[in-house]
Amino acid sequence: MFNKETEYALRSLVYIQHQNDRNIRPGIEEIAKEIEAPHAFTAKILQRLVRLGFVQSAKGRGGGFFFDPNKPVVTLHDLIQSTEGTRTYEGCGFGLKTCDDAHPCPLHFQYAPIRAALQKLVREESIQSLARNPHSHFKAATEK
Amino acid sequence: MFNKETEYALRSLVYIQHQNDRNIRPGIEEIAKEIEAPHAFTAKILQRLVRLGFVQSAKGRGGGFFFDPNKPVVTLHDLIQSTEGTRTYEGCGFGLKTCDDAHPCPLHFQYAPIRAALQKLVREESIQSLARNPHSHFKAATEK
DNA sequence: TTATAAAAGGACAATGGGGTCTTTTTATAT
DNA sequence: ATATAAAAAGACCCCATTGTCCTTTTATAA
Ligand code: FES
Ligand code: FES
Repeated sequence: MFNKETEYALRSLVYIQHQNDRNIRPGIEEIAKEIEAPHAFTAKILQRLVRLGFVQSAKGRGGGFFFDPNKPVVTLHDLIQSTEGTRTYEGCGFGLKTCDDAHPCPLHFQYAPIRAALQKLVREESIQSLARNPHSHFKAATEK
Repeated sequence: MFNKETEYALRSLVYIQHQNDRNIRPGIEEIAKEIEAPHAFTAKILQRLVRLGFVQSAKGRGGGFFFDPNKPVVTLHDLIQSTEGTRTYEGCGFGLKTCDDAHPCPLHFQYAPIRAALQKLVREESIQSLARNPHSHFKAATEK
């Protein structure tokens, strides 16, 4: 569904929150290994996310990544907006400039409800809700 | 939702079928202009689709693109498979190698039904069904 | 106060997506 | 047969994505 950067960002942040909930602040090497992502690239991505304020980091011995519990949760929409953009779940499936019930493309009436469900998903779910989802084991092997 | 190549391919083919239904075999210049796509790139894409047998072409004076009515319809899934691949609507939204109710990622139970709806859409709709959709005007302006 | 562990930063590189342009081939109208 | 109209083919280009690697900064532990 999403591009590599978004996937790595998603998995990284969920892993960080998951570990934070166990009082651990994981470092880059640990994160990259656990989420099965290239560590240098993951470092680049997290560096950006820290700059954006989505997550915090501590340098030096005993450092690592962590969330400030006083900050609002990071929704998937927030994250995706900052990486690949929301084109995937906003805008016309046919590529038209405007999407409008009054000027529908041939896909409109079938596609619009699905797109709306996607939008609801990314706006309602957050790094925190995913990290605390009791019905999941995210430490599965990751794709090629 | 889809990448440029898929969008241009989609719009081109729907336009060709639409014109064919009016006994017209449009050429590249006309197609590219109507669907608001770069004509040289559109030519490349259609060239590939002809090689793949999705659509036919006639060279020389009075030539153009057309569908063989005796061939089976081209589903969106067929088309997408031949361009960007089906990663967008198949596979795990979190990027895991396998998607499985028994080993769900944190997105699985919310994402799987939406993905299933997308799969149904691309498998049931075809260039022909879209071209003959009475509730649409695809000749709207197209995105940036 | 010095060694060490960790993140930050920056330069570089491979690949694919998204395109342009020119030449070649093929068919048709005259 | 020849001029013309059209698609096919191939060389090339730019830039975003997806990375790697090396140096620098910062914090802590001993
Ligand atoms: S106009 Fe295309 S999805 Fe609405
Ligand atoms: S395991 Fe991720 S969507 Fe099914």
